[in-house]
Amino acid sequence: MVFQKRMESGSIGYKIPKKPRFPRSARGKPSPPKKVEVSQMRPFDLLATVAEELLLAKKKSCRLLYEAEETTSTINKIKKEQFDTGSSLKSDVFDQGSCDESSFVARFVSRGQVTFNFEEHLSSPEERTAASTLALVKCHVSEKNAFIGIHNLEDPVDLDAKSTALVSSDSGVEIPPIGGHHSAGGSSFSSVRGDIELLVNKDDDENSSGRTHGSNMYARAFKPHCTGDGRVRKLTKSKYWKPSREAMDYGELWNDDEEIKPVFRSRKLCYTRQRTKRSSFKRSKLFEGSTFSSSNGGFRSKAVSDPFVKDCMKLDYIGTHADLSNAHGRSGSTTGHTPSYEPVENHVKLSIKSFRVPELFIEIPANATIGSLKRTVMEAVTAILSGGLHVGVHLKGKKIKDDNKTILQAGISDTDKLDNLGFTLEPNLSRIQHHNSCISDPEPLTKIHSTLAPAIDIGTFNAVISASDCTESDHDSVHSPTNPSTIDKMANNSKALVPILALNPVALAAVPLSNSKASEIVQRRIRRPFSVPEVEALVLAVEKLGTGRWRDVKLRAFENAKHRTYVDLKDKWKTLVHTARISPQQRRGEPVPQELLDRVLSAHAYWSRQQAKSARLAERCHRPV
DNA sequence: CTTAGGG
DNA sequence: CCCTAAG
Repeated sequence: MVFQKRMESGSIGYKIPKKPRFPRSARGKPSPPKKVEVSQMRPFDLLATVAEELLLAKKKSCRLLYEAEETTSTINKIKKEQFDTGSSLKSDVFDQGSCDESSFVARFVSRGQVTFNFEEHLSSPEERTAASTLALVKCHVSEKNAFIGIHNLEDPVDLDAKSTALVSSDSGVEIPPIGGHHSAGGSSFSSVRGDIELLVNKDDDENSSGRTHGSNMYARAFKPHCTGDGRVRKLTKSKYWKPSREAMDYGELWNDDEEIKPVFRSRKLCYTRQRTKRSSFKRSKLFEGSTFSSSNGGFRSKAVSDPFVKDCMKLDYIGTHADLSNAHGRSGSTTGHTPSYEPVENHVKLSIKSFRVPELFIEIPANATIGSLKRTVMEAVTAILSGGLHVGVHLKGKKIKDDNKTILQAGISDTDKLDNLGFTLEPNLSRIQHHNSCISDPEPLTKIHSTLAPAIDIGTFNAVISASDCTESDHDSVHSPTNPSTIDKMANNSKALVPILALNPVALAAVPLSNSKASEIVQRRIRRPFSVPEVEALVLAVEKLGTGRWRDVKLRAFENAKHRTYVDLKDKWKTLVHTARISPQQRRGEPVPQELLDRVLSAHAYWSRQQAKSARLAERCHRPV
C-alpha cells in the first residue's frame, strides 16, 4: 500500500497520494446508488451517513473538523471542535465528551450552518499539517430542514458520484445527482412547508416507527471485533491505572481499515495510536448503549434546484403525523412524546450562559505537582461532565419531572415566567460511584502522603441562564445563518435569570475516569520519593530475599503501599546501589543514612555472588563436562 | 504476571 | 518513573 511505504520511509512532509478516487465510470452515468435508509434519521445521522458514504467511497479514514455557526449564541462554544475518526465517524462524534448525541443533534437542529471538513486521518501532528481535505460538507439547518452540500475540494467533478450514495429506500425515491437537471417540484427554501406535507403524505412512518436505522447501521459498522487484547494490553501501566475492562475488550476496532492505515515505525506513534483506539472504542461502546430515539421525526432526501443551494442536497425534516397535528392544534392538550414544531413566532429561546460549579473539593497529596493537580481537576470535571449527567428543569423552584409535558404546558413559554426558570446539571450517582471503587489508596506503611484518590464533592450545578422571547421571523436565517443582526438582537433581549437553588446537594467521590477525553492523556504517576523508613524496609527485605525476587520483596515489605510496585522497588534498589557508590556530595534528595547505604552495598555484593554462583551451577547441570 | 535492564 | 523484551 502506498501509505505504508511512505510512512515506513519516515517521510514527514506526507502528501496524500492522488490515487484512490471514485471510479471514473461513475462520472458520466451515475453508478447504481447505494441503498441507505435515511427516512428515520435525524439531522446529524444523515450527515454522518453522507460522510460515511463519502469515506467509504474514498477508502480512507479521516479526521473531521466541524465548524458551526448559528444564530444562537450557544453554538459558539463548540466552534471548531475536532474529532478523529476511524471507521467510526458517527460514534466518534456523538460520544465526544460534552458533545454527545443529543446535544449535538440539538445544536444541529437549531438554525445555522455547520461546516464539516473531512481530512485524511493522520496520526501525528506533523502529518496533520500536511493533511488534505477530502471533502467539505456544509449544512444549512433551519427549523425543519437541513441542506447538506458536499464540496469536494480535491476533485469537484466527483460530486455526481457522491450524491448518488444517499438514497431513501423507504420511499424508493432516489436522490438525483447533485446539480442534475431535475426540478423536484421546484422546491426552494421558501416553499418548505409544501415539501413537508408532500413528503409526509408519502410517508409510512407508522410502519417504521421505532425502528432505529441509523443506530443499527452503525452498530454493525462499528462493532468491535475483540480479537484478543494483546496489543491493547500494553496500554496497561501499573494496575492502579489500568483502563477499564471495557477498554481492554475493545480489541481491534480499527482492524477493518488497517491495511489502508499508515503503519508507524516509531513506537511513540504507535502508542499514541493505540490510545486513540482505546478511546475510540469507548465512545463507540457508549453509542451502542445509548438509546437512539427516532420517534421525533424522520428525514427525506430529495433533490433541490434552488439557485441558492445548487449543488446541494436538500433534506427535509419531516415531523410525524403527531407533530403535524400538534402544530395545527397548538392549544390542545398534546401529550405525545414527540416534540411539536411550531411556527417560529412561538419558539422559546433559552441560552444557557454558564454553569456554575458550586463546590469542587479535591484532595491530593501535598507533594503532588501543580501539573498533576490540574490534571486531577480536569479529570474530575470531565468525569462529571461526561458521566451520566442529566438535566433538571426547575420552574419557580419546583422541579418539572414530567418529561412529556410540552414547553407550553409547563408554562415555560410564558415570557413572564422565564425569570423563574432554571436548569441544573445533576451528576449520575451510580456511575460515578462505580468508578470510584476502582481506585483507593490506603497507605498504612507511609503515613507521609495523604490519599491519592481525589475526592470530589459535587453539588448539583446551577445554571445561570438567559432567555429571550424571539419573535422575529427567522425564515431569512436559512439563507444567512450568520446574520449578525440576529445575534445582536438576541443578546440585547436576553436577561439574566435567577439561578435556582440546587436541590439535594450530594457528596460524591470521583476518580479519574477512563472514558473521558482527558484520560487519553495518560498521566505519569506522581513522583514519590522513598522515605528513609521505606529504604530501610527495602534493604531489610532484600538482605533477606535477595535481588531477584522483587515480587516477594514487595509482598514482604510493601504489601500495603499500593503505590509501590515491585518494579518501583527494583528501581529503587538500583538507584540505592548507585547512590551508595557515588560520593555523598553527588547525592540528592533526602539523605539516606550511610549505614543503610553500606548495607545496600554489602547485600548487593552478596546477592550478586549468589546469583553468579547459582548461574554457574545451572551451567554445569546443563552442560556437564 | 515477573524479571531485568535500558531510557 | 517509564517502557519493553523475555520468560
